[in-house]
Amino acid sequence: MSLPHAILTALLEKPSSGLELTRRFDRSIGYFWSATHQQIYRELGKLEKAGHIRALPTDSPARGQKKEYEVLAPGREELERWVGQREEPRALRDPLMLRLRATGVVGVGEGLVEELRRHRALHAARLAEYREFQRRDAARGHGTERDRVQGLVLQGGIDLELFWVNWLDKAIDGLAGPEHTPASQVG
Amino acid sequence: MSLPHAILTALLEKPSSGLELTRRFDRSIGYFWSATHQQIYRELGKLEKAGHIRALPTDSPARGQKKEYEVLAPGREELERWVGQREEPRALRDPLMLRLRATGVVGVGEGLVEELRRHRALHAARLAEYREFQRRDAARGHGTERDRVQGLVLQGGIDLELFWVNWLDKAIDGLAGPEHTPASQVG
DNA sequence: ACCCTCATGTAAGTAGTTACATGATTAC
DNA sequence: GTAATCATGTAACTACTTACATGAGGGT
Repeated sequence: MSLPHAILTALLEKPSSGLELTRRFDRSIGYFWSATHQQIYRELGKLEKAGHIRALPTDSPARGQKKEYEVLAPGREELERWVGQREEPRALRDPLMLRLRATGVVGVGEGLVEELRRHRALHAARLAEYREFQRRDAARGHGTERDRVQGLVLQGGIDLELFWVNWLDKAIDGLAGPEHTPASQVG
Repeated sequence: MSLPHAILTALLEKPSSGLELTRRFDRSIGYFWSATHQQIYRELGKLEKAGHIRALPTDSPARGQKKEYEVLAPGREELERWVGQREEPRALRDPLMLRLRATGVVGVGEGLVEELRRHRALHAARLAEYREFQRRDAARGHGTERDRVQGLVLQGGIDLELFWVNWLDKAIDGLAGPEHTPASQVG
């Protein structure tokens, strides 16, 4: 049950409308908790009904008009409760590793090696993007606790993409050329 | 839509009953594609109806009796098709990183740091387990392509757990003691 | 008038989780 | 006989995805 808490966090960082949240879920927050606009609008409705957030008063009509939300005290309390609570690490579900394992029984088609290369490129691109964020953040300085925490999260994203790039290199090397030369590690 | 393909892979590796599959999803396969017995039985029903697998003939009655399944040619073809197909990397959803980010707005409670340490221990335990698998596999030797592929998957698991352990060390260090000494890296 | 973008939503379907039901076999 | 374990399943619910609907405002 993390989506409502992701939204509460986003709204505490900055009160927003549904569409603005959607855009933010396509960038920063979405890098470790993705959500579509349909999920977001539905969840905003639930959170409002539960008294965790409210729509900022406006004189414009309902449909087709921007509606901004802010977090209320009970919403903040719920978020605090959730942050400190005990929760098991989520079980992994990765289709790419599954597909690799399947080649053990159906054989390695050229299709999969191509897929591994394509994924490698996607992860490398995201890694570069994150590093650009990091460079920009470092320039702005990082005094507050909020900056430090977001820095740790960003570092997590970077380390995770590094894992993917390096492991995919090993996998491509292991599949494409069993007469292998060891892949150089990206650091 | 990966669960049916995970099951097809498992059944090709070794024909099994629902409960046997469930156990295997608690070990090897489940390390990168988890599933409960309810999901597995439901999916076995669908796969049988689709003509992708069949129950091995038996004289025992239905309920409470073991029912073994094997993969049929159409099932194998479907798996081959799926392995080579293009599929985007799945969007990440990690509650722990989300909780860390939330501390940026609600502040760092002692609860979260404890959680990070707990998760760190869980990942370290799994890492040790994987390395034990690797040691055992190395002893048995790895001649076939199937062994090599499973070795790559296992290496993926190890690298991923290494990412978690090392990043969690950074995060714990960054939160608990901003007067930090740098964490030593596990390699 | 037409199209594009901004903006909010509804509906239907798939996937995954949690709780419960029930029969068969073995150990004591 | 009764408890534990093996084994298969149903039902209800929550979460997520995909496709579509609709209205407002601006540009040409």
